[in-house]
Amino acid sequence: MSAIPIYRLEERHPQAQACAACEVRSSALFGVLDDAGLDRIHTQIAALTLAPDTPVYDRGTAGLAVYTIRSGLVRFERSNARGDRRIVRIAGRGDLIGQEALLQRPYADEAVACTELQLCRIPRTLVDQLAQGRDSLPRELMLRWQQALDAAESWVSDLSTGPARRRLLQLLQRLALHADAADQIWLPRRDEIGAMLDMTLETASRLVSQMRREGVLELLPGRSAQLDRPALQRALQQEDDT
Amino acid sequence: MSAIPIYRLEERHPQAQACAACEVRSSALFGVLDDAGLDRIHTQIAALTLAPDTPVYDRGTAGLAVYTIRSGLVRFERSNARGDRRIVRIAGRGDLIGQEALLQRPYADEAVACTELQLCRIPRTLVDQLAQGRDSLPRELMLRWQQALDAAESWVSDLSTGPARRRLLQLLQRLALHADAADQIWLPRRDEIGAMLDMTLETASRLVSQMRREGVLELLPGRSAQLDRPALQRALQQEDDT
DNA sequence: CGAGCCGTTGAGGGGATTCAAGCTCAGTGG
DNA sequence: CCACTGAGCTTGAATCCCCTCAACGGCTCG
Repeated sequence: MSAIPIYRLEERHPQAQACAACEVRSSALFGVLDDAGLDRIHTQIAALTLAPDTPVYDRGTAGLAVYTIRSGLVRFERSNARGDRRIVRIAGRGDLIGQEALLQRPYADEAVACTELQLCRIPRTLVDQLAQGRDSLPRELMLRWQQALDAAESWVSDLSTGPARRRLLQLLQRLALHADAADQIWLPRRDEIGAMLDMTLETASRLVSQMRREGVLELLPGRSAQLDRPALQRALQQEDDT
Repeated sequence: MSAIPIYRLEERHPQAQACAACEVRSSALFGVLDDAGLDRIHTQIAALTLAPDTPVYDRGTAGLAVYTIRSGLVRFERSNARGDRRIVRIAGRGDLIGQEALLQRPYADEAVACTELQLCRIPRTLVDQLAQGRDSLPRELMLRWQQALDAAESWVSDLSTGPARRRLLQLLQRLALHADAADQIWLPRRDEIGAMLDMTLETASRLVSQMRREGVLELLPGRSAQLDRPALQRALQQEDDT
């Protein structure tokens, strides 16, 4: 027989026992909570088990929960305009996934189980409750972090995928987001383009020249360039069908 | 003459005026603060201007501040074991950079000005003060976010850089982090390896076979494999010198 | 004016893709 | 029981894209 009094056994929700015994608890999100804290939250947390290749969540759907990985691997997938999907990250035991949900944002990737997967599902409202953020600074901070994460992941799926010409076009499109009033963009040195797109500076140079001949770009003195946005869009379009 | 009483003009710190007039204020980290709030913090915030190609901070140094970008572009660089550096992200106007500092962690990348750059330097202690986090949940959350960001950026610099063989070795090393007790790893399908490393499934297959012949891997039934860690380390080492 | 950085362009070779065929193996139904 | 099927993996041959090595021109700066 267990040493725990019988009324305690009955009183405690089965999930509370699971949480108290959880192997990843100390490294997990709520590791800082004590047993009493666990008692308050356990009823809202659900333990899930998923088979390999089943989705945890889909990109774009409204996120209502985050998940802690208790065992197994998860991969994050994105597909670009050309239609080919790219795996941009994996997460494993102890990692927290789907954090976009805390910002009431749609999930940024499709998350799929690699192996058999054991998860704890934590509703957004529960985290809100515990954070009790009257002051909105943490939220602002989290927003920044998520934006950085999103930028890093789309760097993989857009700028590190496919043939060199397409990667350069994607880069130009991204630089265009920071263009000034006259549609002038900052154009990196050729070796910097190489470091961004994983190509040699010669290849970068050839492609930039090609863009110039096609009228997408016009080089200006001082590391800047005039961009013809419609031409860029047309070129990108052409890359994406086929 | 201004409508502001002269004593107010003198009373207000010059930085407070700069903050109040800031063009990116509404989209910036402290956008939620009102004028009174600004009055409390302005003395600690410094406006900086950097020339192109000057570093904002270095990878690995202890972070004491975060920065808001008021104008210009910043690139984040990493160099891998082979010595070639890769740009893994860029940030622009309104973005917050160096958030690792809030967790008292070293900066994860080298941040360098692309263009002329205008920044606001915000000390970590100031953010702490405003967040007043006795409760450590926000910190835990931020930690998770930073881990995800770090994983995404090293995905670029490790798994999306260099020749196919090296990329696969890097992937194996990463999968080895999630190995079970007997050093068995989850081995993705060939097309999944392709989606991770941006190569065709045929190339992935050829390389996996090559690893098998070299004794780095032993294929096991059910999408798993036995890994010879020393052999893997040797193979990676060999890739990295030359 | 020579040195050095940056960019451009060419020639040749190599690594990855493309297209294709054949293999193993699990599941299915005659 | 076994042909049949389809998914996943492997391997070959030809092609092509990109890298490597190289030479050269414009430009700034000491």
